Amino acid sequence: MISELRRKKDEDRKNQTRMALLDAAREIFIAKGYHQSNISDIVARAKVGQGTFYRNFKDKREIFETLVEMFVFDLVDKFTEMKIKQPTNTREYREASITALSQLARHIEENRDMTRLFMRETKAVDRNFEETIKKMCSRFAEIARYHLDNAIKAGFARPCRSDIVAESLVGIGWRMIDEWVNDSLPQTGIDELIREISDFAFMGFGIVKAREIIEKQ
Amino acid sequence: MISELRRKKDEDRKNQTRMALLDAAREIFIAKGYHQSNISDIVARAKVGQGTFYRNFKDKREIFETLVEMFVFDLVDKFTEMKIKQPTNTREYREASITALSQLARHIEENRDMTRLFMRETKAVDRNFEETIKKMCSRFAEIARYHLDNAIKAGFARPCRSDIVAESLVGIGWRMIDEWVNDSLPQTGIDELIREISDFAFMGFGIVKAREIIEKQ
Amino acid sequence: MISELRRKKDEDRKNQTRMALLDAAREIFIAKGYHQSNISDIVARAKVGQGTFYRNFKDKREIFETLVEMFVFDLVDKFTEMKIKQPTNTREYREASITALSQLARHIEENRDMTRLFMRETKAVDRNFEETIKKMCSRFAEIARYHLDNAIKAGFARPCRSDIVAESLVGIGWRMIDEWVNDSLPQTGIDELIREISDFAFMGFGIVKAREIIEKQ
Amino acid sequence: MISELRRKKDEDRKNQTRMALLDAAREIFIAKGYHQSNISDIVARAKVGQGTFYRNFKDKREIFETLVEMFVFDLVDKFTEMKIKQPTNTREYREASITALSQLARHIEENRDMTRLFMRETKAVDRNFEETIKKMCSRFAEIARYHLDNAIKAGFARPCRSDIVAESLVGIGWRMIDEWVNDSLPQTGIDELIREISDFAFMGFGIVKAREIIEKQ
DNA sequence: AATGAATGAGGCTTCATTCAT
DNA sequence: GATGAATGAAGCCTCATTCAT
Repeated sequence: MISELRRKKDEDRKNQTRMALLDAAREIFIAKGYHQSNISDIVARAKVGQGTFYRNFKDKREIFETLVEMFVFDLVDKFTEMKIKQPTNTREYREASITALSQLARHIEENRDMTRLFMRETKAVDRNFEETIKKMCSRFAEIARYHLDNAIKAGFARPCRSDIVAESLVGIGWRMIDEWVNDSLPQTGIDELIREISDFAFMGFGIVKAREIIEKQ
Repeated sequence: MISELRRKKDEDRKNQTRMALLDAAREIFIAKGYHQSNISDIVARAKVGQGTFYRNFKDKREIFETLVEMFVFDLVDKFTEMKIKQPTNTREYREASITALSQLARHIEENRDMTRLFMRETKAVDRNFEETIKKMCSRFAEIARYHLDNAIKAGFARPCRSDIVAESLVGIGWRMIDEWVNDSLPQTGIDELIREISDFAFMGFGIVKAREIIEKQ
Repeated sequence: MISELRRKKDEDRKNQTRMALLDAAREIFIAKGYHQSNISDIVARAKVGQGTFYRNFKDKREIFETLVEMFVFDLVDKFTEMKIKQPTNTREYREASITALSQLARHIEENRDMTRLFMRETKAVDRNFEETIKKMCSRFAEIARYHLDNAIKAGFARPCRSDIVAESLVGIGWRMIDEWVNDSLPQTGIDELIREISDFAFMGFGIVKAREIIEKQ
Repeated sequence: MISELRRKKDEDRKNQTRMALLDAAREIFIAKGYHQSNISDIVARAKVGQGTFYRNFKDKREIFETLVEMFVFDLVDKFTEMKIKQPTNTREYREASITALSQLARHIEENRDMTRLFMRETKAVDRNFEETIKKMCSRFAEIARYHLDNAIKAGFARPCRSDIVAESLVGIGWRMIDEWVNDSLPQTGIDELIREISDFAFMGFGIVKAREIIEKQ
């Protein structure tokens, strides 16, 4: 009984320490960047001893990986949870997209600094992180492609290389987020921004009768 | 004069050394990444002494900066030199875009590894590099926007927030290049790829009579 | 509390290490001189790792400074602690001076090598050390002047520029110590030496009826 | 004939270069101190190549040694050239001393910075320089002692350990110069200063009838 | 489990010195 | 003889990691 209780307490304490380290690490990484940060910064901010760090994480890379994984998990989670009920026409498709993007935007806004850190540095840390990001992007691209394929099949999207278009959409999203978290986006409300890129994605910038062009090909 | 001749020869020798260091550094950075590379790797590959490095560059950052500046300069150069003669209709606009992108693609293909390195690590090195990349992207966006604005004025592009659309185009470009140099692009010839994203840019993926939609708004 | 005990032990250990480093540094500096000594000599002699040095001192300068400060503190301490009870005539003044000098001499004898190092190199290390020595000498000069002024007031010392005479006394002292610790002093017992320079200080080398001279002035 | 002329010119040029290096070195040493100065500073200021330095001097130590030797030579020269014609009484002795010191003072004033450098750093450079200074001081002490012994023999100086007193005089001199070149001397005209320390040297600070004391001993 | 003192490998950088021209 | 580019040994210092308490 007692030992059970004791074990519980120990575990709680350990988890608290771990959390303190993760929080401290996030702040330090955000403030100084991954490569400029070092373990002693982190333990100092977390107010634990050097050794304690190594009881919880193998090295700097591992704690960073944990942070990245938490971040990516949340992000993908937010994106996949929005069950778009199969749209049946352009208008529904467009509205669903806008809703999804708005939710994503909210999440990013709430994690602005971490997002910035993530986009700036993760890829550069090592091959495995490159892979992590690649996978995450693929995940987004797949989702986009899935819906696009459905729309094509249902006849309200233009037949196209949905794989390429999906990647393009990811590119647009990535760029917008990058600009946004770096405050270098054209001064625009987020809603207008989303509307504008939705228009672009649905219509492009050209004035064309799409069907005609397609038929001509 | 003898001293004149001497000065010339010395300068040549110095430049050769500098070039050898730059080449070596590029190879090392490509092979190991910026942070994993160190000066002694570079001088070993360049077959010069440690001290020689410091005669030519202040530190690792500076030689990397030089490489990045050379790369960016070439890239922007390639992109701005393609004088698109003002297109007067959609077809011309589209063809001009395709030509421009093809040229850019060729350049990137020729500098595949450096491009990869550049896209993966530059931003992460420090704030100044972040700034460099930001400026380069702005440059590309400006060019895209300039042409888009012209097309809108001339009536063969849809009135839109050309700033946002231009940024989107940069995002698409960046993503495609990223995928391409990492060999993770859908297996497609480069020409088809360019055509496909041009279609996407001009028409979007929706089936819409753009003019109607605009009129409705 | 355990942590309290632990803290105490850690501190003790740290202090021991610090002392070991200080002792080692003193020996190395004495043996090789400040500029010829390097950190790795010191840590080797102290039998600690390189990093340990930097946990305790910022650099070579700082450990030297600590040694110098300890030395100067002791020296000034020794000199100021000898409460010369206000002498009321020449004989008492002379005896008090001799006592003070003898004590100082003993201290220097006990720290012969450190004194040598100190006199030879400290000033040359940097401006701040120059300042340190200047202050120390001023301190000695002030004390000498204070007693001299008292003697003048009390009528058993010749009215004179006590500031200049005090500095002269410091000069004599410094030179004697310098010669002594370098074994280049005329072979003489320390007591005779002190008596001789006291005679010189009180009477000069001339044969004069001081009072007459003063009256003539 | 011609080759003779040629050789002459070469030698002149070499000497000019050598002088340029010595001047540059003096300035650099004065500005930065011996240990902070380096060869490239010196050649840069002398406007010659790195290699040229090594054609003229073995290393930094040697050029410093040359400067020190020039300085010491001049100093000793100035001091020994003043042929004090044998004084026959206190007054003459005193006046001769004052004349000698005044000349010395003028020389030092003219080489203030070099004197400062010399007094601060020379001893610390290495054992040989310590020796050089020791010899120079002995030289001064000998001269002082020689005159003092004469005065004692002639009966107008107090019988004393002339070796110790001579060293004391050197100590006084050294200290005064040190204070002077560091601008920390009591605000006093140089002439008054010399008079004051002469008074001190001849009479001490005590009020005593020297002859009586001596007789009592 | 937590601590933080100790470690030492490894990279950076300087600068006296050489040497080809 | 003069030059200055090249050299590399030598020392500095950081920091991830270990380990005794």
